[in-house]
Amino acid sequence: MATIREVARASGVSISTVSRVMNAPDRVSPEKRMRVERAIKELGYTPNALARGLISKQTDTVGVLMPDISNPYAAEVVKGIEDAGHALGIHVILCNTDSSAERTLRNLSVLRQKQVDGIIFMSKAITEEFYQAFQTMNVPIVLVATESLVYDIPSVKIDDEQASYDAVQYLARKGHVNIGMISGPIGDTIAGLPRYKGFRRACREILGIEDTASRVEFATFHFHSGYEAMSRLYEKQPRLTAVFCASDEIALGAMSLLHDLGIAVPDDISIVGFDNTKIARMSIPKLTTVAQPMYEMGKAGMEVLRRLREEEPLDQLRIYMKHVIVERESVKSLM
Amino acid sequence: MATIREVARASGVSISTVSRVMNAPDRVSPEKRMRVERAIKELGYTPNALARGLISKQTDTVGVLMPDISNPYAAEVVKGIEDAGHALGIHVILCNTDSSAERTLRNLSVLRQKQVDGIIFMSKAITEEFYQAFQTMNVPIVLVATESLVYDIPSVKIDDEQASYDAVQYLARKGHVNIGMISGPIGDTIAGLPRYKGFRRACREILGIEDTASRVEFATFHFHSGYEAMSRLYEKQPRLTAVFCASDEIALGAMSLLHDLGIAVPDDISIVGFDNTKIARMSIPKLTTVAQPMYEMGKAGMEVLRRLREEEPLDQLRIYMKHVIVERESVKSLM
DNA sequence: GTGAAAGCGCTAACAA
DNA sequence: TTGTTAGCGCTTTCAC
Repeated sequence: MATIREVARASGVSISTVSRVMNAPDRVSPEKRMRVERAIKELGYTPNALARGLISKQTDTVGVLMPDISNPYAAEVVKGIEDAGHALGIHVILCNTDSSAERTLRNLSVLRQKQVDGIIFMSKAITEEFYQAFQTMNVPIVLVATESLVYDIPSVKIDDEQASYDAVQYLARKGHVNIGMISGPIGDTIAGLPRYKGFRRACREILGIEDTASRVEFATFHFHSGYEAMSRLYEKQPRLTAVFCASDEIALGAMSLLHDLGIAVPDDISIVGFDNTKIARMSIPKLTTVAQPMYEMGKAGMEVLRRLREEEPLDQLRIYMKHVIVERESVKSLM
Repeated sequence: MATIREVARASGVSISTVSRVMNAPDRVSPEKRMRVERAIKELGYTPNALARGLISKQTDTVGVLMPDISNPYAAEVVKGIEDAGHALGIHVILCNTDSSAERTLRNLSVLRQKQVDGIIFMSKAITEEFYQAFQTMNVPIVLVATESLVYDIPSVKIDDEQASYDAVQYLARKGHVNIGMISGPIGDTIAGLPRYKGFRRACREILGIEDTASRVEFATFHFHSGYEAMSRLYEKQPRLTAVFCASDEIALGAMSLLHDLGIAVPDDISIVGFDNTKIARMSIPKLTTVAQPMYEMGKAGMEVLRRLREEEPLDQLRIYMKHVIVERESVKSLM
């Protein structure tokens, strides 16, 4: 591997001149510049980013921590991050935390050692422990698809409570009254609780229903859990004409159960999902769902990081991006 | 940010001693070791990986290049890579190439600057251009979910031709004779052509059919393309009792079209997919498919990289992992 | 415009 | 066991 020194020798100039042709080409005479450029090409020289970073205190690298890249939702966000980073000349170190605090902390620690310029954090709850770790890192942090109400950390996500409310409102406008929900875990204060709350508020404000216990079941965000939750829900409340699901996977699970029961979607029961991951387009019937702008959220997260790095002011600490209901085939109008 | 020098000063030892307590703790007296450890904790010191890497010529970082992380197949492989890396203390820089040669080359170049210890390459065709870039990088490369028959580069994938053959054989054993295929692009010599060839060989050897033109349609690997290909296929060959699809997405697209036509799967037509991504479990009916061990392929790729780095010999240059047919609900037995 | 020299934070001989 | 010293490959004053 050729070094700057060898390039200097080969072109008969000093290493500072070589450095200059790379960083400030117009401050070196055309003649020497050409000699250096030729030598660079001939030797196949590439600058060593380690040595550079050691001096410049910049690595043009950010760390992205998330529970699980195989989650399509996360993957889509990461794609947005990566694309935005690419445009900025910033690379991404991917860290799966597997939802383990210990693994998260360990990753954070080595990211710090590697002198990343920033962190994008996508794991749900921001514990005291994580916050401490953030503090010691001395680099900008942005939360994507999550947020902290207790700490002041920049974040970008959607307004889950409102999105959930809007889903119910959408159903109500289609003439539905007996609306049920398969909620995520309410212990999940980012995507679980708010969506549940939005549902309850909508029931209260739009439908005049106070007690929702008989029309809600809980699931993890996954398919199988959705399947089982739908089974319980149908058993205790067979009169439902529509079920709002806290994720697309839950929705597909619910549709699967209904299919097994010989109940038609949307003719007998309408289903609304949440996320608008690609599977929403592939189900039978195609799923009507609350769309999160996952890719754009990733992009926005990287943009916030850029601003932080360049010390531009942020318009707001917590960014809420627009959600929208994508109408497909899983909801029947009762009007 | 505290440096090793400050830790040394704070604990009244030389910087080499501090360095030693981090790299060879037993070569320093217990007393000084404790003093140093205390200073490290108090100052919140973390070693600078840039400085370390500059000397050690190791960054414990590998680059992973793939067309698109939002592809569930790729995401699953990446997860395997990341998990295996984590166990080895190796981090992953994610690079989306967007299937652009220029973007691939640019990524390769900065990965080289960043002094990564290795590259995992998942983009399909290994062109001369890429191979040249690999050569100049001076680090181990491994191909995952792809391979090169013209260059000798270590790779891990499945035997796509045989997997395809096996899918047809499976169908034949279920009593199917009128078997069709929705193939991927045959211009894709990694996942497209071999699967098509496997199908043709199976038709010839098992079914005694030479001319397959009337029973094959082509698609990209995606849902919508599968939908349309199924439409064309059904039009020209309505007698088919089974269709083998070159990807799960194609299969779901095909099922979607059949549903729109009022044709029942598997009662009227059986469908077999390829990959066994998560959506195969979520469709109605659940998809019978040729499973690739995506996660394990990622792990294996990282393992090959580790061996290369430590100069352990490789058992074989091209590793073919086992595929298996996962039986679910989309195939009907005709026997 | 150009080069010499200092130094980024660390490891690894080499002495002591 | 410990400290001194010489770099790793680069950028950046500071003179000339």
